[in-house]
Amino acid sequence: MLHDPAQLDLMFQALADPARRGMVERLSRGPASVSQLAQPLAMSLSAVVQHLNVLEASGLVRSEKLGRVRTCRIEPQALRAAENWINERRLAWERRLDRLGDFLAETD
Amino acid sequence: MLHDPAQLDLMFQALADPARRGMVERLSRGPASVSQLAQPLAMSLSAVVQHLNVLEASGLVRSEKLGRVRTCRIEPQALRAAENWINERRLAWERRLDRLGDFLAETD
DNA sequence: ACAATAGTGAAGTGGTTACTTCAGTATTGA
DNA sequence: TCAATACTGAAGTAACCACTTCACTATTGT
Repeated sequence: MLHDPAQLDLMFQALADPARRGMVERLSRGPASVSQLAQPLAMSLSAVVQHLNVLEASGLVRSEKLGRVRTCRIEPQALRAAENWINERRLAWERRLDRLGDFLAETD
Repeated sequence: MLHDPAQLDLMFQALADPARRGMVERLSRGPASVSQLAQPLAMSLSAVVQHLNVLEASGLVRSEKLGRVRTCRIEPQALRAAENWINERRLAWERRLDRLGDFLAETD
């Protein structure tokens, strides 16, 4: 379970943009070409490719080119890494609240 | 379960910076003052306050001032919202892979 | 009362990000 | 072979981000 800070920077940064989250959302329903990713977005294809580069640099998305079509897909392990980071902090906090509750109950 | 895109932007953006993740990490172990948050960070107090503003705007952190000390704490519901967004996309993808696996197994 | 502590707010700066347009390459179908 | 398709890459730009410094206010301990 990698917690490389630089990698987390890239992943959260990648998810911080609605266009890129839209692309991840689309890819969560199955692989897609660059043009398919671009289709619902109100921006140039060049812009979409730049967003795709951000997603690939973060490790959240992987792609491969066959002929003239680049097919993109989600990398679930990377999603899991981001998810885990948040989850661990939330659980630490909630365990702390539980202990506090126990302590207060005991001292009644 | 709110999925306000603008709120998600703010949360992921907030988590995309290592200083801010450090602050969240610290706060996951219990409430802290601004100076306590600043102590391990190699930057001015002003910079830390600016990071704190980003965290508060995102809803991930809440704070209140008593006397001259501002005490900050984590907002676990906001963490959960970010966590859920990722989780839902990852699960959608993995369910899809499972169905694909079933299909391939059937056509053997 | 005074100094130390704890934070606030504004302005400035250099680097990054999210686009654009335009010009180009490789692949494919007719 | 020719046109359409599917990208790719570079350059430019405006807006934003992560700081800095400096000047300031409010609170507290002696």
